[in-house]
Amino acid sequence: MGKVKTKNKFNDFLLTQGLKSTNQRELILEEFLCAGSHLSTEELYLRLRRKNPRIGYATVHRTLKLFAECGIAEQRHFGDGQARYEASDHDEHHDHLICVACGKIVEFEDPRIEELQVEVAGGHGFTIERHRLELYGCCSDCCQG
Amino acid sequence: MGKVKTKNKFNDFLLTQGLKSTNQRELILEEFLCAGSHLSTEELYLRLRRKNPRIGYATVHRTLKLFAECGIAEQRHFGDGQARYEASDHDEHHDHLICVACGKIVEFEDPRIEELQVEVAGGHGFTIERHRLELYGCCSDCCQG
DNA sequence: CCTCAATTGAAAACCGTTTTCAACTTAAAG
DNA sequence: CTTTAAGTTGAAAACGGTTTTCAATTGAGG
Ligand SMILES: [Mn+2]
Ligand SMILES: [Mn+2]
Ligand SMILES: [Zn+2]
Ligand SMILES: [Zn+2]
Repeated sequence: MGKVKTKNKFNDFLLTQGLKSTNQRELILEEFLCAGSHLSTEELYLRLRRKNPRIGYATVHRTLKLFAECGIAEQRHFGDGQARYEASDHDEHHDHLICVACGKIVEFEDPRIEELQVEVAGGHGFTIERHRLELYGCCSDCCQG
Repeated sequence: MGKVKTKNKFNDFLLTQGLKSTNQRELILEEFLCAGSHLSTEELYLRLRRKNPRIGYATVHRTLKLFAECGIAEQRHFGDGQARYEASDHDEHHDHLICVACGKIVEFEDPRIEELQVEVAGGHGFTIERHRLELYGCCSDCCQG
């Protein structure tokens, strides 16, 4: 989804929910879409502070939750104790490879794994609602290779 | 691994690390092995309190970390914000199915998924060190079926 | 026993997250 | 334009699970 389309989706969301369009929300969305993916609230907050020192952490936090509620962002947890957010650019789901040495995050999608998950879950009488697959290891930049 | 063998492994660990065998550590290990799996620190603490009200939360916390360090327990995070521990009964790895309705946790292992993970990681130049796969959904007791 | 390092439990500190609340904006009404 | 009501903001406090602190206690070796 393009930047403009995302902004429109958020504005529509605000309208239908009886929420207001504010300068902060616009600034936060703009920075969220420009900055790298998988940023923590703190990281995004610090980036915003550089350009606009009057913005508050609580507002960044609340706005990111709005993004998630609206469907333009997704919250992630990679085990370092803090929530991270990424834009729901594409409608397709993906999983993550995380380098334990440099922190690099690579996204991937494998239909074969997805299918096996459904099969395994079904075998235990479960209907999958969502899943989390994270592969932690060493990337080629960090380990011999 | 049997209960006796686990206790021996822990005692060996204490010896080689210059740590002491204490009444609390024995009580906590016994309860940890008897009680159900995937318990949080708080849950184990509350169970221990019933039998021995003089035990402290901090000691349970520290002892569970010792168990993990020793290799007889593993820490898990299922997204409810608290750490859970399970005995490393078998040497073989397993993943989890979690019912979002009743909280039931089912363990599974699928070599085909494991293999595909290695393949996918390799394709991105990664060497997997560990992974986390959790399937969240509805179990047969909770959903129509 | 004695000694000394390890352990314990209560309480405080920690840390990311979430809420509170008075001041301020926004958007719609007058 | 005002005015008004409702939503928003940011600083600070509260929260909740985890971890540390520290004085008192305990365990193992001498
Ligand atoms: Mn991603
Ligand atoms: Mn398990
Ligand atoms: Zn790396
Ligand atoms: Zn269930």
